[in-house]
Amino acid sequence: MQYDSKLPIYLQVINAIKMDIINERIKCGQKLPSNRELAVTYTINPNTAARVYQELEREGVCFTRRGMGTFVTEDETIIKDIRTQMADEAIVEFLKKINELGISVEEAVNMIRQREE
Amino acid sequence: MQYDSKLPIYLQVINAIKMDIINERIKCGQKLPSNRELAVTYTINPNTAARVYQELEREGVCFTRRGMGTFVTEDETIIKDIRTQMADEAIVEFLKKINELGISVEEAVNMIRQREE
Amino acid sequence: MQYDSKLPIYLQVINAIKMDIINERIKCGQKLPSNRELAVTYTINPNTAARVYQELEREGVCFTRRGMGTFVTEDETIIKDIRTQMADEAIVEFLKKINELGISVEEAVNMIRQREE
Amino acid sequence: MQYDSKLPIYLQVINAIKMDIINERIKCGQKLPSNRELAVTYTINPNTAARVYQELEREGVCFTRRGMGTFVTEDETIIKDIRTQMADEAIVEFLKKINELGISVEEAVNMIRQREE
DNA sequence: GTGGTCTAGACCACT
DNA sequence: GTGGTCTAGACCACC
Repeated sequence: MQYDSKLPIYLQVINAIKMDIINERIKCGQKLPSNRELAVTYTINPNTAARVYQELEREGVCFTRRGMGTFVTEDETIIKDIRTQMADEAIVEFLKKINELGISVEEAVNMIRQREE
Repeated sequence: MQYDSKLPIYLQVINAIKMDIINERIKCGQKLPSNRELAVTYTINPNTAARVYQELEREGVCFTRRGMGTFVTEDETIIKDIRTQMADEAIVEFLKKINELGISVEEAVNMIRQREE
Repeated sequence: MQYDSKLPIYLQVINAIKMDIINERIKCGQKLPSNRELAVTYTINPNTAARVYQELEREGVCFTRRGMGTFVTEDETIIKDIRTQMADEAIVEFLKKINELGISVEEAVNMIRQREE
Repeated sequence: MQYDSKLPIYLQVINAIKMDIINERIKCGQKLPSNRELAVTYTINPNTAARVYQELEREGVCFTRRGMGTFVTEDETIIKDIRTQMADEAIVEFLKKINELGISVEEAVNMIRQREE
């Protein structure tokens, strides 16, 4: 994985895992790799891997069972919430930037459509 | 000015100045406030103000004449380029996130329109 | 290290490090001393040391991993490019001066050879 | 005239005038433009123009007669000395850089010849 | 431990 | 007065 040096690595890994969950590459209730495995697959420090799970747990995305490992939450609504929340954030941020640049929403929509053709 | 603690202050000031230029509150070739003035108006340290201008100069947004001050570039194309570049970045970033979330462009456009009503 | 007061210290340190890399006293991919170590060995302020690495990074000579340190780029071509680029600059500058002084290239070559005997 | 922002303007103007003298675009004993004229032709501040003549005078390149203006020295040996001194400086500096880069004199001479073809 | 940022205060050369 | 550089010391996030 390529890391963007501007963003903390642990946030980038968190994001990657969230995306895996949202896009169902990892299913609800499924076991996540151990700290050490995560550290290897993402070439990060074990401490950083631990922090990743810690944060994800704090957000309710996953939970840990002593001696068994870390699992994705079985509550599907949490996953959906995360998805809509991330979408919302993306839109708000985008509109803010567009507005600052003095570009109308219609113009922005046109630019988006052009990009996609 | 209110600063977002997530982003370095100098980047926020850089952005603010760019916006002033793009929206023609500051014109091409015009003199920018001195380091010390900038420091006062943005309530930052003169060193930070100096860094702001150094970065802007490196991006070609302004140039400096020894002992005379810092000026907005006289090349209008650079300003236009920066505007389109910033718009492009915003759009690309937005599409990337949307795509990661498995949201189609049409859906995204609808969501944008809803936000704005 | 003795500093030439005409040139900013940070540029002199940058140059010294580049020379260490070019002459393979420091190898590709190798870890560079930390900001604080550099500050001590070159008897400069840690801030100045940080600036040194920032500039070198901007030139692509090294990269930095958050919390881990600064490393020489692993791309050997960049190092070679820098060497040839520096040689080119030296030659162009020399020829420019020689030309301004109305000295022919052959004369200049002779003067160089005399100096070296 | 285009100024290199890295070097003080007054040094650049001094250099330009020296070159004019060396290449006999300005002859020995000839009157130089007044401070004000110099300021206009080089688009510099009159203070800077004054400094230029002050430095040139200090080096013996020119002298001033009260109320009459500034003149190039009538002593041709000074002009010749400056020329050889500048050539020497150029060569020494060049050899130093080449040496730092681990390039032999013969290689350097070849590179110079290639550049000129 | 590491780099990144920021403040404070100072000195200097240039215009 | 202007920008450029440097020191000193501090706090923070990251690994």
